[in-house]
Amino acid sequence: MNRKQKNNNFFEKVYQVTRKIPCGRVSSYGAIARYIGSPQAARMVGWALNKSLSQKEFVPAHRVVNRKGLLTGKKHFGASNIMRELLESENVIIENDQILNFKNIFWDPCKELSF
DNA sequence: CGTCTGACGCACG
DNA sequence: GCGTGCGCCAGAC
Repeated sequence: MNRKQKNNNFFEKVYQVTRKIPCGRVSSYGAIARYIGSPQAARMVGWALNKSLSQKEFVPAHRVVNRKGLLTGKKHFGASNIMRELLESENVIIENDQILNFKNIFWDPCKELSF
């Protein structure tokens, strides 16, 4: 397998998995990275999501946060409140840029998804 | 081609 | 429990 192919799959998988996140649920970069086969490439997930903002297909990047449930990527949405507003519109409560009950609404692709 | 950066995560103190 | 440092992979310059 060519490395280029692998790279392409990496980004593609990130987009696909992120889109599969159900409403009202959130996931973490590490969980997605682990699911796609690169547990230590959590940073790449965030980066891929950043590029996903330019993608034509809508990717619920706002449902993806770091392992602490902190909205670290809110700044990339242009306004700092965009990410919070999107999450709140999905019944996700945000307090001080942190998701409440994060552990409760956490969506792990490794467990919820399976293939 | 060498170096830095980045929406992270973990180990260590 | 919190702050700091390092490693990770891939891309941009």
